[in-house]
Amino acid sequence: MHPTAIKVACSNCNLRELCMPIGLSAADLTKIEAVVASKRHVKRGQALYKLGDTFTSLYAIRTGFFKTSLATEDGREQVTGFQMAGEVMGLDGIVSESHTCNAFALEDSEVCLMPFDRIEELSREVFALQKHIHKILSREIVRENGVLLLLGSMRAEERLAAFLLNLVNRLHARGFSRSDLMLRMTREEIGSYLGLKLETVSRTFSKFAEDGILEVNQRHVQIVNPEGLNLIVNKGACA
Amino acid sequence: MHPTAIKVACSNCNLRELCMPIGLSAADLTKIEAVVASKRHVKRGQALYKLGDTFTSLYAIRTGFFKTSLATEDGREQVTGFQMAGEVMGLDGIVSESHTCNAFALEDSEVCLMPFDRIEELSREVFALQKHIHKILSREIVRENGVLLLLGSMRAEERLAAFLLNLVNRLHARGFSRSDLMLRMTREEIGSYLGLKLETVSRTFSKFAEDGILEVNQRHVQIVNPEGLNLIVNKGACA
DNA sequence: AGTGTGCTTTGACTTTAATCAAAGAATGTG
DNA sequence: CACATTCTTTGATTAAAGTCAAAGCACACT
Repeated sequence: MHPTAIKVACSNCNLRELCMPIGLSAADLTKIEAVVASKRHVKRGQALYKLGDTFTSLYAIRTGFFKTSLATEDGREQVTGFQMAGEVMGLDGIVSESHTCNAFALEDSEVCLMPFDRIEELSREVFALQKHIHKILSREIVRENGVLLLLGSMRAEERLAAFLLNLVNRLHARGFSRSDLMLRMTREEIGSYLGLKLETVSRTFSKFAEDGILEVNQRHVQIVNPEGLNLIVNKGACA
Repeated sequence: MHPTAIKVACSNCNLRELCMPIGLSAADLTKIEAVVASKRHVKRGQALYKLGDTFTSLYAIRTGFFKTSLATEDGREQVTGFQMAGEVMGLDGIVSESHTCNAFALEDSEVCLMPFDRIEELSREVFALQKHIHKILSREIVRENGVLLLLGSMRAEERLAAFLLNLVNRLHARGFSRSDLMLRMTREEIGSYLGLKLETVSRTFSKFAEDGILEVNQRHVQIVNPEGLNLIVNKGACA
């Protein structure tokens, strides 16, 4: 199950602010480090966990990129999210003690294991950790609310524009460019996430390129006119 | 803010299994009762909370029916869920300490107030409560995953069928009929939730009625052929 | 009981995105 | 390097849901 479980040190991890509470005492941080004791490598295309797997642990992404997905009874896939460094995965497993979606690495990745029973134990003691867990869970609820809004009320162009802005904002928070973007997922995966077919995603990319909003070379996307993207999201497709 | 805050007693509430941990000791139950000390009435059409309101409390629905919704910048509404007795509302507010959606009563309702700081305090002490809070949060994430699947990959008939089955199942768990259903929301609200226009919802109801799957009289819906609904959800619209 | 309002249904037509199909990159493999 | 595979783009056509419009119901209010 954990082919490579390696020691971890949150205290010198540059993602600490993203996946850990801020302003911890040194003593508390040491306690948390004891819980987040190991990490695991996941190769591109491999599953971190799959629907039905027993839930034991949350995962903080240290490096890499993931998608989560579920499937209808008749085999259609629905991508429910894309996750990057500093984000926490596995929250879906808490309620039933088994995972209710799949998590696949879209590039070679590394995650920190946070065994959930230990987390619960420690969060009774370290208030900041308790609060942090609650916020992570609530944040995921709010994130999904946003996706519902996107899927329920936006047209194709708005969806893709919102998706790109969201992605680039999250990357920017991690020190990457605000305009230059290497997609880790296929057009089909984007389409699944956005409730569109891959052809529609491709056409919409082409349209944005024609309109001078993007430059698109396969998975390399440059945002030439970010304000244009914003306008598309906020006021419907009046580009 | 709380026009009618009335004493509550979980110990003799018949919804206890729905909104409280099971198998509590009498002592723990007394402690929880002290936290869930009051309730509040919300009239039909009134907001329980609105986007931007300070988050202080979770709400357990005692009687009644709610919708939660958010709005795009250009004024479109997106209904993100319908909530009924025994369900817990307000989870969206934890992360930013202010609510990120609106909650409106669709009929005269009564909610139990669960001040969140007191809940956090007590859940450090009562393990079952801690676990329960985690599960409630995770359950909401899983629920929203299901809605993403619905919005992202189903056609109109599948969406409405899945919606009706979900609603009737939840009502059945509360002792109501498995086949007879009084809708508390308009066609427009259903449409918003399902990512469809109200006309499409209405037409789909009519189609189901023609096909002998439902009997529809305004908001009174009878499920004549539940297996038919199941087939529509699971195998696409091959009615 | 009568009237007004909001909700629902249905029809005709338009728009949007899906589908089907084929060709063109990019990537990895023997 | 040639080949297979996978992914992407683009075009032509179809299907699905949206839009606009009008009429019918049901309920609340006076």
